[in-house]
Amino acid sequence: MPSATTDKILDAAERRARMGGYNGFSFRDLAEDVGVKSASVHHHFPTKEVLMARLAARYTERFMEALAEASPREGAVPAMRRLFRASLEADNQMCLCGMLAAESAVLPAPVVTETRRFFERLIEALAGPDADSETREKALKVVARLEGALLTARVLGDMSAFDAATADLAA
Amino acid sequence: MPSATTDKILDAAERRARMGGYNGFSFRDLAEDVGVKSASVHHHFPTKEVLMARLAARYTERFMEALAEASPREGAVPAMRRLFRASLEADNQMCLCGMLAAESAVLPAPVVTETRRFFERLIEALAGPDADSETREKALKVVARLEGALLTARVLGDMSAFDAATADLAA
DNA sequence: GTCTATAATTTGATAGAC
DNA sequence: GTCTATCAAATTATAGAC
Repeated sequence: MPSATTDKILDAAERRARMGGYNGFSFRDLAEDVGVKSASVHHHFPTKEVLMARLAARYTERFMEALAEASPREGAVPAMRRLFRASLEADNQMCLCGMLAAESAVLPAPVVTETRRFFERLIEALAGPDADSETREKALKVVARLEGALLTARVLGDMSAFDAATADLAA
Repeated sequence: MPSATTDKILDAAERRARMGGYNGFSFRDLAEDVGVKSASVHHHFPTKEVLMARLAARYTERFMEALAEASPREGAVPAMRRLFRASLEADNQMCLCGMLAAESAVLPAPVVTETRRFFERLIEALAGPDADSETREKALKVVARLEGALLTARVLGDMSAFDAATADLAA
C-alpha cells in the first residue's frame, strides 16, 4: 500500500521525466516538488533506477486502463490517439515511455525492460495477442506515428502539427 | 576553420547525445573520448549550450546535404527513410534532433532553436517551400513516422520494427 | 516517515602556466 | 592549444537521531 507521499513522489517524477528525461531531474528536485527532503525520497525509493522502473510500470498500467475503458466506445486507434494528444494538452508533455525509449541506450536495464513492455502492450492492444505480421505491422505504424507526432509537435510548439500528422487516426 | 580537435569533439558529442541525450554525458566524457582534458574541450566550446547548438546545426547541415544528394535518384521520402534507418544500423542510435526534440522542454533556447530548424527543414524538403496545408500534412506524417519508428525500434531492439513501421515509405 | 548531516563522486566552468 | 589545478555547485546515496 503506497502512502500518499509515495504517490506524490511518483507524480513529481513523472512530470519531471516527461519534461526532461531520466537525467533531467534530481532527487532534490522531487523533494522540493513534494515538500520533503531528499533523504525522505530515498526512504520511499532507494535508488533512481528503482523509482524510474516503478514509474514506467505505473504509467503503463494507467495507460492501458484508460485505453481499455475508452476503446469499446471510440475504437482502439482513436482512443490511443486521444490519450497521446492529452500529453500535449497537459503542458506540452512527452509520453513518459517515449522519452525513456529515446534514452534507452544509457538507462538501467530494469527501466528499459519496463519501457519495452509499454510498447509491446500498445502493439498488442491494437493488433491482438496472436496477430499475423500484417496486422502487427499496422499497429507498429500507428504507435510510431503517435510517438513521433508527439515529439515533433512538442519541439515545433504547435499542437496542430500533432493533429495534422495523426488526422486519419481520429474517430 | 574548425581544427581537427574541434571536429573530434563534435563527433564525440554527437555520438554521446544520440545515445543518452543532452544530460546523458559530460565534458569529461568527451575529453576522454577525444584524448584530451576537459579544460581543452572548454577551450573549443565555452559552454555546453554553445557546443550543443553548434552540434545540432552541423547535424542539420549534413542531413540536408545527404538528402539533397540522394533525393534526385531515389526520391525524397525513400531517401529520408534510408538516412533514418542508417541511425539504427550505426549502433542503434537515435536521430540527434529527435532526441533533443524529446528533451526540448528543459534545453537552453539556442539548442531548441536549432532543433526546431531541423524539423522545419525536413518538412520543407518533403513539401516544398510554399506547400498547401494538405501537402504539408503529408510531410508531417512522414517525419513523425520516421522519428517514432526510430524510437520504437530502438527500445524494442528490433530493426525489423523500423522496417515494418515504414515499409510503405521505401522506394 | 521525516529530519540533519554528510560522504563520495560528478558536473560545468575558470585561472594561469607552458 | 593543451595542460595542471581547482572551484563551486550539484548529484546519488547513506547513517543515525527524532
